[in-house]
Amino acid sequence: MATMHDVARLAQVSVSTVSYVLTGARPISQATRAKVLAAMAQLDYQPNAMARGLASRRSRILGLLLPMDERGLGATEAAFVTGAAAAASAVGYHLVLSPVGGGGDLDELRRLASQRMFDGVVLMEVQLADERVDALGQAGVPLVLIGRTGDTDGLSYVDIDFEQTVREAVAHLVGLGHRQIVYVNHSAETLASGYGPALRTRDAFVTAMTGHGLEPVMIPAQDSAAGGRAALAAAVARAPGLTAVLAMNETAIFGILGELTARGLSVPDDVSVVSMVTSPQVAELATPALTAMTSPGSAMGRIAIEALVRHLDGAGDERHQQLLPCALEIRGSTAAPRSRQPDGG
Amino acid sequence: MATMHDVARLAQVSVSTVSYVLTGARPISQATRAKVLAAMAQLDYQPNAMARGLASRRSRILGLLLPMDERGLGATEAAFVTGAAAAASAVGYHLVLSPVGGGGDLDELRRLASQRMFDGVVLMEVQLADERVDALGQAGVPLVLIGRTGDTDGLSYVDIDFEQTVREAVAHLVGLGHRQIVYVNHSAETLASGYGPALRTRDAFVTAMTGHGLEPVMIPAQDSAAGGRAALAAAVARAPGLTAVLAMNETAIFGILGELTARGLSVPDDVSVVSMVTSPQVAELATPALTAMTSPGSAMGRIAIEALVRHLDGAGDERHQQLLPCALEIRGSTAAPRSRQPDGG
DNA sequence: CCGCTTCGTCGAACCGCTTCGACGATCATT
DNA sequence: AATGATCGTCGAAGCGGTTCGACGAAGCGG
Repeated sequence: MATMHDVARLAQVSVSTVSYVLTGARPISQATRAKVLAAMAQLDYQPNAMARGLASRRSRILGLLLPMDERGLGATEAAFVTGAAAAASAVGYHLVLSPVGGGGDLDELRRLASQRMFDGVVLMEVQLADERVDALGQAGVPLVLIGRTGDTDGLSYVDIDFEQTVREAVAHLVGLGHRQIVYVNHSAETLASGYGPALRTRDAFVTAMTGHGLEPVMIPAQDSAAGGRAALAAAVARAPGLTAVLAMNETAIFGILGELTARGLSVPDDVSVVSMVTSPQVAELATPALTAMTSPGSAMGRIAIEALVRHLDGAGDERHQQLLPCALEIRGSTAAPRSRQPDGG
Repeated sequence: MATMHDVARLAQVSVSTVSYVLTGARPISQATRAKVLAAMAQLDYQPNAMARGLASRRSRILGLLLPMDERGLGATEAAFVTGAAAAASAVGYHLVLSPVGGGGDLDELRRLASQRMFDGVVLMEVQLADERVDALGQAGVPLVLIGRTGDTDGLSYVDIDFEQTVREAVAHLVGLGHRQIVYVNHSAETLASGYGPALRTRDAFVTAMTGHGLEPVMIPAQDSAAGGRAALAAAVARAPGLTAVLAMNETAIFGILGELTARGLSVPDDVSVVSMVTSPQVAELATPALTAMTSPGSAMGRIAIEALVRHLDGAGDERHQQLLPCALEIRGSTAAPRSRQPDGG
C-alpha cells in the first residue's frame, strides 16, 4: 500500500505538496500537480482514511442512529436508511448503521459520540421528549433528526407533515362522500410512549374531522395483523355505520383488510381504506391495491444527510427544519360509499 | 476532549501505561491500573477512534456492501442488514452501509478497499460469477459473502440452503396430495444475470419434483404485483390443473394471490400457496396468512458478521461456509387439494 | 531599482494512539 | 551469591496524513 511519502519521493516533491494537490488547500502549479498526479496513478495510491481522519479531525463518517428493539425495519424505515446511505455515499461520506437500544443507554450514546468517529449523526425514531437528543447535543455532535421532538428549538430535522397528510387523506374520503371515518392508529402503548407520528396524526385527525363537522373516531391497534383485525372489530363496534378506514399502522392494515373480507365487507364497495405513510411497494401488495398517502421514503433519508453534510461543510449554524407531506396516490381501495342499510350490528 | 496524555499526566504514569491498561497488551499492576482507571473516569476519557485505528491499523469498522440499484430493500434483505448491524455492534465493531452500484464500478470498489477504512466486508447479493468477489479478494480485504458464487473455493459465505428449502416445500405440498405444482421464480432477466437464488431454486425444484415422479413447471415473474398476476395467468395456461403454487418472489406473490381471487379460486381450497424465503411479517400480511419457508433473516447477517470478526480477531485462515435452511411454517394458505373438475380453461 | 505582496513549495510539528526495545526491580534457580 | 527470567513501567518511534510558518522567486507600483 503506497503512502504519501512514496508518492512524494517518486514525484520529487515534499509530502505537504502531495497533500495540497489532494486537498486543494493551497495553490499548486500545473507542472507540479501533473507530476504528483502521475506518481499517484503509477503507485495506485489511495489516501489512508484513518490517517486523514486523525490529522484533519474529520472522519467523513456519519452515524445513522436507529433504535432496534422491535422487529427490524418496516418498509418505510428501510427506505429512510437506504436513502441516507445513497446520499452519504454520493457526497463522499460513509454511513455507519448504529443500532442503539430504545432508551436507557444514554451512556452508550455519549460514549459513541465521544469517540469522535462520527462527524455528525442522524437520529431516527425520535420521541416527543427524547433525552437522546439532549445527550447528543451536549456531546457537541452535529445532529439532524428524522422525526422531531416537541420542542424543536435550535434543532435540525426532517419529518413528515402529518397534519397535512391527515388533512388530505380525510379530504379525499370526505370528497368521496364518506361521513363515518375511523382512524386506526398505533398501539396505546406507543401513544403513551410519546411517539410523535402517532400523537400528531391523532391530533390532526381530530382537527380535520371536526373541521368537516364530523365526529373523529380513533382506534389504537397493535402492530400486527391480529392487531388490525381486533382494531377493525373495535371500530365497527364503536361506529357501526363506518364506511371508511384510515390507517397508519403499516402492519395492522393487512389485518384490517382480512377482517373486512371475513365479515363479508368488500373494499372499496362497502368500506374504503386509506393507508397513510406507506411505501408504494406495500400499497401494491394488497388486493385491491391500497389508496395511500405515500411516504417520502428515501427522500427523507437523503434530505437529512444532505442537511447534515451542508452543516458540516459549510460554516453556517443555520438549522434545517423541513416537513415533507405524503402524496395521495389513489389506487383501488377507495370509492364513494354505497348507501347501505346499517344492519344494527 | 481528554486525551491519553491528560490521563497519563493525572495518573502520573506514562502514556504507554495508559494504553496498556486499555488494551491489556501487557500486564499492569493492580495499583497502577486503579490509578489510571480513576483518572480516566475523572476526565471522562474516551479513546479517539481515528487515532486508535491509525496506530493499530484496525479500524474496527466493517463494510456491508449492498447493491442498490432497485427499489431499496425487501423485508428479507432488510433483516440481513439489521441482523448484521446488531451483531457488529455487539462485538464492538461499527458497520458501514455501503451502497455499491450493481456492477461496473469495480474501480470504486477497489478504491473503497484501498482506503483501509474497513477491516473486512460482507458482500450481499452475490452473483454466481461475481467479479466483485475477485476485486475484493485481490485488494486483500477479509470477505464474507451473503449468498455465494458458483465456485466457492477459499471463500467464506453464509447462504440459504435453497436445495433443502425447495425440497421441504415440495415435500409439504406433495404430502398434502398435490401433484401439479408450479414454481414462480424471479424474472427471466434475473435468471439470465446469474442470480444464485433463482438458479439454485430452479434446479432444486426440478430435482425435487422429478424425485416425486412429478413434472416440474417453472414460470418466471417480474418482481411486482403485476408480474405475479401475469405469472399466475401463465401458470394456469401451462398447467390448467394446478393445485399448488410455490413462489419465491416476495413481491410477486401478492399479485398471485390477487389473481387467484380474481379468478374465483380460493386459497387454500382451490389452490395452495407456499411462499419461499419469506419473513414472517410478510407472510402474515396475506389473507389467509401464508404458509412459508421462513428465511433465516437477521440470523444470516449476524452469522456473516460473526464469521468475519472471528476471522479478523483469530489468526486462523479457516473458511466459514454455511448453509441455513428456511423453516417451514404452516399457516393458512396450504391444504389438501380438493378434487375439482378441470373446467378446461 | 527598491520594497511589498502574492505564489508555490518545503520542513516540521502535530493529530492521539500503539507498540517495541530497554531497564530497574523482583523472584526463582543452581 | 551470581544468573537469568519475569514483571511492570517508561521513552520514543512510528501510523499516514494535515497544516502552519517560512522562504525564495516572481510580479507590481512608485
